[in-house]
Amino acid sequence: MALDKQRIVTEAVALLDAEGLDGVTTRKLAARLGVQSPTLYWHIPNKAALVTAIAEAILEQQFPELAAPAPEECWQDWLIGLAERLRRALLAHPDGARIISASQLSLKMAAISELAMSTLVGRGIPLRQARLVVLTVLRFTVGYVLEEQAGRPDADALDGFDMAAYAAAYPTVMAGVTEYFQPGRTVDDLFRDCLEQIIHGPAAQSGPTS
Amino acid sequence: MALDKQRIVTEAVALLDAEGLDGVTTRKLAARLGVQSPTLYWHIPNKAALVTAIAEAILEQQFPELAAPAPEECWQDWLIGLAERLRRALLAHPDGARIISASQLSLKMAAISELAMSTLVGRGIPLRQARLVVLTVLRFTVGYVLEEQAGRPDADALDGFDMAAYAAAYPTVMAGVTEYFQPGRTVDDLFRDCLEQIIHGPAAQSGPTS
DNA sequence: CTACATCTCTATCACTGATAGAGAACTCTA
DNA sequence: TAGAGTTCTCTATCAGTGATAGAGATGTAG
Repeated sequence: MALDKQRIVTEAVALLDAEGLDGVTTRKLAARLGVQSPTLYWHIPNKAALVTAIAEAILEQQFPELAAPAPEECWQDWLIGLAERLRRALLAHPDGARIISASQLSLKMAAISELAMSTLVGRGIPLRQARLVVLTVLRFTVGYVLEEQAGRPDADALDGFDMAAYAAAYPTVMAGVTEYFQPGRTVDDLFRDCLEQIIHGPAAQSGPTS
Repeated sequence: MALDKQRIVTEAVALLDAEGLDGVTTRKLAARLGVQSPTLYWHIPNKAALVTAIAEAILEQQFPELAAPAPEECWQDWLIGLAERLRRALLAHPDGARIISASQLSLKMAAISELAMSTLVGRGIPLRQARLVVLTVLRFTVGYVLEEQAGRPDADALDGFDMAAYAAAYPTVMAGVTEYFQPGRTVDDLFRDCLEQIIHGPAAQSGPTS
């Protein structure tokens, strides 16, 4: 089978899924493709470009088409759905958020921004505010998933860690976490609640009466 | 001068400032300290721990003390100020946001969360909502600065880049950018406007009447 | 059959984080 | 002061990384 950029990127994503971003090395990738590592450099200028291509592939997978909302759908719900799909795209692969943020100049990301902003403008939102809300939502989403995917601390970092002391030092944080995750509440709900905070503002709060 | 963790971290930050995160290697750092690189491993378990320590130092520098707001200050303004200080801390060093997001288990970050949440709760905000707004603001800030600091694409990535085509493909994005940066408007204003979006909600929009 | 373009190879570079284990240097006792 | 033990730094080395130079294979057009 001929080796081309498409096949390289596809295999790179598979390698990413198997070993994470740090496992994506030119040698391992070449081995999977039945090739020697320098061969890759005929098709790809450097590793940064490979990572960018992986990012693009990940987004493409979750956003094969970009659809504007149905006329009867309010833009707020649609935008929340868009952000949730972006989050799902990032969560679908290890280090997804790291990859997106390391990639330079993603066209797909620009296309998502464009669609979101033009949709909001089309609904009568002033351009300036459309830009603010879209920028906020997208950067928040990346920041959110980045932390969500952050590797749990390794043993070395934890050897001197005292859970009880932590809980004592940060009681409100702990209380907030345990309060939130009552039975039935998931991290997906938490993300959605944050999004509603951004889009609807602090006034409208859904969820169980408390 | 004796070599200890404190001095290593201080010098690591200086090296970071000079060469960026990718320039922070054990050898270069050791050379600056007048020592051979394996010596560092007596004081530090591995490089991840070093990065975490750098993150802590960067935050400590901008948040030597954590102060609750004055009684007459409204929590919204105070929280915005807190996020702006966090952003300044990250912007103060190259790759600051990358370092924070790569660091595992930052105590200072936890302390900031704790202060913010307890402050809001003290002002009568329900615990659940305090958690949402603080989480949203902090993760947004990291995501924002991360993109802000993302290295501009290198020459390789740009060789096939057509600015005019980009502008044509993403007209609303381009219009939003040029509309926003009227004379006198800076990236700091943009960040602040996004924060107000999160904290005050879409209703209250400051800025020039448009 | 030849010449050219396309693609892959071997060999090698400079550099990275990390470990093993020898050896200084300092400190605390007897 | 002598020696033992701890604390710290050294040399030597490892496996692995992204990347390049340049030889060689492969296919294709004239």
